[in-house]
Amino acid sequence: MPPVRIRDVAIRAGVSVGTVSNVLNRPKLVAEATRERVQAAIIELGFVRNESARQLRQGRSRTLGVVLENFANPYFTDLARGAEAAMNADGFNALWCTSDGSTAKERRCLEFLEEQSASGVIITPVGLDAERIGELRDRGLAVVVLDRHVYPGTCATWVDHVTGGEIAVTHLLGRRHRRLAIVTGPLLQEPIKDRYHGAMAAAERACLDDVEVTTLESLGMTPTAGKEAAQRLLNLERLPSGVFCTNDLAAIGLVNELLRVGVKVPEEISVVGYDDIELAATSVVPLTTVHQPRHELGRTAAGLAVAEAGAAGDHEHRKIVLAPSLVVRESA
Amino acid sequence: MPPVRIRDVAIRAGVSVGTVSNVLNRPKLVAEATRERVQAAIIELGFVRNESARQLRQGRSRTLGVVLENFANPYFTDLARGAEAAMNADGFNALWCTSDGSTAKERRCLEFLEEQSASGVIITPVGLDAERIGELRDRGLAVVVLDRHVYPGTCATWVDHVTGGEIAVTHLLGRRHRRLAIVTGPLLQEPIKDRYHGAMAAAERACLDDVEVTTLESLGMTPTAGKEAAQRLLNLERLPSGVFCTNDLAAIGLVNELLRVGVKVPEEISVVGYDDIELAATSVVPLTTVHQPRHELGRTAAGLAVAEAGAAGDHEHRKIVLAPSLVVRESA
DNA sequence: CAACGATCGTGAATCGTTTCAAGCTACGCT
DNA sequence: AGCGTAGCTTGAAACGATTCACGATCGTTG
Repeated sequence: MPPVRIRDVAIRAGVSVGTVSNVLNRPKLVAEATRERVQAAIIELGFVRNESARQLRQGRSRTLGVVLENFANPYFTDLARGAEAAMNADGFNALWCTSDGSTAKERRCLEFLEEQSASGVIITPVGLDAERIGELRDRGLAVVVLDRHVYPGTCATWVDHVTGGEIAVTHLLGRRHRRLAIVTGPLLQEPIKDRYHGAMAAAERACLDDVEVTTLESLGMTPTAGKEAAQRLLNLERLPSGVFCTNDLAAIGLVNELLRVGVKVPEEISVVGYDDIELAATSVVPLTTVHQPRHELGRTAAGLAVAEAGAAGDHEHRKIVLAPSLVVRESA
Repeated sequence: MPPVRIRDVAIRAGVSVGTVSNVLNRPKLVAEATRERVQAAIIELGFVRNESARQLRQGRSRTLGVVLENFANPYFTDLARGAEAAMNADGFNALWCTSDGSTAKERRCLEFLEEQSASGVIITPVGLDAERIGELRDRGLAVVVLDRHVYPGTCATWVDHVTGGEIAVTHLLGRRHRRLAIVTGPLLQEPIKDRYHGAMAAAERACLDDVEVTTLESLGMTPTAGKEAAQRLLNLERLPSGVFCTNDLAAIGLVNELLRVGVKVPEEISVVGYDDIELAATSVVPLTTVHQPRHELGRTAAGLAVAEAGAAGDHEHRKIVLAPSLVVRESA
């Protein structure tokens, strides 16, 4: 069965190809009777637009690429939903790509999106420099940077992680904790670095001379990494009384390991996480954590991308910063 | 800056368009000197293929759609990685779509994939009937059904969940548990139903007259659902001694809630989960669970899709069943 | 030296849609 | 009747890559 083309629909409805195309794209131009006849033919024949041809003619697609490090982080899900809903509302479709934190794979993703003539790309950059961003823009791709803020002259949206870190440590200090540990993920990542700096800033700003901070940098942001961090904590000369862990999955792994060896949370150690993933609410000791507006982040990014993609040269780049908030549960 | 087309490359390299296309697609036909000249021009000008034009001419794309219920289940990640790696190895790219368990959204995804002239689709069907599958195939899409086995005449791959359920309950019985509870997710879903039936079959087959099984059907497969299930268990007249929970996230929520109210796991209740997600290994009481070969499942599905997409009419549909296995940790 | 292959390269036709200038009707107005 | 206009419809020219029948060139061989 050969595919149904616009021409087949036109013949069936007794009109010209141009008219069918108008029904599809500018229905107002077509008389009601004709429009109905064409629509009937479309349904009858099961016509489906050939996007390749459409894109070729129009020069670009109604498609936005989203390049993220990976799909594993629960962080991703809400973000995806928010972004997709916003895009669909504006008639765009999402192409999901993962860079796996690899510069090479990131490059391949972007090339793929260029080949597909995507209208834009929302990206959490790994090895992307300003020059390449300019190149992408020259080729007609709107670029929105997600959760990073070091790219000038580019639309971007991120959560204010410095404040997030401050909130967490301020909460611990407010609960009279003085011996603190900060368990971070890889400090190379901007959001992690910001959370860390925010946390340190809060500790210093408190002007309490008896505050003591230990920093543990772990390599991953997984429960396993948290478990290892717990073991390192237990090996310290004196156990800290309050821990800020820059990531919920790790915080959960950490709390679980502490409980396993018999250290009571929050009685002996209080723990504050970061992200507010679903699991945080349902872990053995429900986790006090810093909430990120993930859904909104996705929606905002999509909005920026759509705006830039639709703009005609006169586009002004915008940065939108979202605020984190503390969710107090039982762990601290 | 206007986009660079094949023609620009041709002019720069002093050859015809046809030759550039040959360099791109059948490099063997081109003399080495010419080929190098063309390749230099491609790099120099930063040429990127326009896939729309290519697809239009070729009639189909090197693209495979994957339609899943959602990205939230940790199950998804490994599967995605396995599938993507296998596709890329064969020169295909993945288009990720989510149906959110909604028939309408599933329909939209499939329409999107048709419009993109995808070569095939790997799908965990929600409201898809055999007729629509036939229609998709008529339109040149290879169809591979994932994790469902009720579609005749279609390539499919799934994990043998009946055996999975049996393994779990057999393990509990082997540890002398006689008062069992089975906590399932929504029984409408085929894999859940299979796990349940496998579990019941194992209980009956044991021919032990003192075995007693309580079934709790919960609506979700989340930690929250598990927490609720725990509360229902605690309300029973007599607490079961062994629980099989058909999903790890729920099992974790369940264990956490039990621990929270002071019920010891595994001393007072043993729990077996299903999925073997990363969290299972790092929860407070590391979870004994049934492992699914997710990565392999993705790889297999992609392999089937590639095979069918590449076949010229003489394709024979295949079903590939993968085996689950028990991972014994501490919870049972 | 002519004929013949083998090896490369060429350029026009093609894919299915959108777009737009131009044509056609019917109707209202003077 | 003549003219203008608004409302619809038409048909052909793009978009950029691939494909394929056909030339061109060169070396080899009888």
